[in-house]
Amino acid sequence: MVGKWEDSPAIRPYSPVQCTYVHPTRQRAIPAVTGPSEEPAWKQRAVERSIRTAKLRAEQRVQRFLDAAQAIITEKGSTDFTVQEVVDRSKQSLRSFYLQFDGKHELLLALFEDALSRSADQIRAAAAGEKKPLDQLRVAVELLFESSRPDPTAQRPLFTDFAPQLLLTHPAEVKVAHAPMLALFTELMEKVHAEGSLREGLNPKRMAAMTMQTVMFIAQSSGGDDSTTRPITADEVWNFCSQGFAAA
Amino acid sequence: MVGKWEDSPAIRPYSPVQCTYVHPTRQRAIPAVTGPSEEPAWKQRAVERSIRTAKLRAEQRVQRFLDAAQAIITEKGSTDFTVQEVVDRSKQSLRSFYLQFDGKHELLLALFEDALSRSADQIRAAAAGEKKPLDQLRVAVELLFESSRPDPTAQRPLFTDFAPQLLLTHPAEVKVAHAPMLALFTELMEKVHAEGSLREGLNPKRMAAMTMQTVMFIAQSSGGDDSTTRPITADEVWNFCSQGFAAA
DNA sequence: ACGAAACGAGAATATCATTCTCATTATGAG
DNA sequence: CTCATAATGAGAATGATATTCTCGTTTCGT
Repeated sequence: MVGKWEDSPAIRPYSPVQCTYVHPTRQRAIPAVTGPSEEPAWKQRAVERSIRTAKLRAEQRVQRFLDAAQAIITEKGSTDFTVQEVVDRSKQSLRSFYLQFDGKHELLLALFEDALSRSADQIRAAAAGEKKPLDQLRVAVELLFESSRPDPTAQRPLFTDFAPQLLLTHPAEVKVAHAPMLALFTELMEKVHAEGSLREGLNPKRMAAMTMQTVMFIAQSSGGDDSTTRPITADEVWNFCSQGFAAA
Repeated sequence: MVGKWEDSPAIRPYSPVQCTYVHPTRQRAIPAVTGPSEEPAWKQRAVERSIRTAKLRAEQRVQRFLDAAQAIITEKGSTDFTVQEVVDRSKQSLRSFYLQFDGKHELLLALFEDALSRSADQIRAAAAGEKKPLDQLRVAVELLFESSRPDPTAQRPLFTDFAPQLLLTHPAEVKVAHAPMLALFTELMEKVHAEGSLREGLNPKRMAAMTMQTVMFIAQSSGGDDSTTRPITADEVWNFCSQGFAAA
């Protein structure tokens, strides 16, 4: 977990204006490409310096909110916290919160996107341990499955819990959040395709999308299983996705 | 953050103990199986007559709420209505609402369960038009897929939209609501199994569950597709479920 | 050091679900 | 038919939260 204390040195740029989360690796320098005819360069530089520090501070504050939320979630093992809790925990103010985030949903999206992105990285790393593309994909499916189930005990679960909420209210953003994981599955699926292990006439991108969604959603609903039936396993899901149910 | 709707006295005509909605048409006569040794028969009969009419009225009122909710949902094409809207629309009172239902979630479950149950019937009927078990299953998958997508135009959509919400708060009840559809898929899958069209060593029940969930969930998330990629089709889903992506 | 922008505290709003109060009405026994 | 009682309706009250607003205070850049 990334839980830190008040002065988290971690720097994560968020663009407060457009409410759009910007992934660290995608961070650009600064706008700066204003028409050179308009303003003298020195003024631009001055403004830029001003803005840079302001931005830094803003980033720190955003990070404090994220860390606080993260901490609360892992602490109470549930994703239903109130904005007030996060504000208190981060020792900031409501006003600040709403200056940084467009609303609670954006905080959730940020956490979700971050978690998914990290998971994608971890899974990619783990998959790299396998030689054959099909095995890489299998490992990815199994890991995604494990980290997608509503895990009461797990350390760093994907926050697939609140994805459903967001899916209703902000489907487009959720899709964006899924992007890194989808990218990973597309990579892997394309390698499978390249070595000819993909069934004839199938589009790797589309298979990647279906596989990912199947894995995530089945993990989720198989979690809260009552005792009557033993829950679905990662193995079964892999089998299902890769081979379907029909006999040859 | 206090336990909002935990336990309540079970005096409600609907969902008394287990919060399980009982569809009007499926309703049984009356309990009445009290030991005949206790009370004289005439008294029992009198009480029963009393109760029967009361029950009838209650059922009508419940149905009015359900109809109102249904109307509102199809009208505004969205599933987020307020209880007040339903109450106003049905020309009844809040008090009545909370006498009939344990809360909003129960209304949602009732609608959901009903919709799913009807759909299951329709799909079963449609599937019966096919001869080969595998074709029956294919038809079922395609129809379920179509009726599960967040359809803005459809007449009688499955309200799979609010399933996610409920999945978080009342997973057990959602599972109950899924039961009729799952039963259908299990039937069909077992026929497929019987004729030997199921892959070696697979459990038809588990395949049915995975297939159903895959179809429903993929339908849902493929719906809100942005224009960049053409949405997934029923055909693709059938292909995916039945054959997976791996080459032979 | 000064003025402007940023910030914090927390009161004020707004939206809903859920409960509660009270007056009215329908029911059914006698 | 009449009365006591239980059911019902209208709608105010409550409670939990998210979101916005107000107003001093702090901080920053110059």
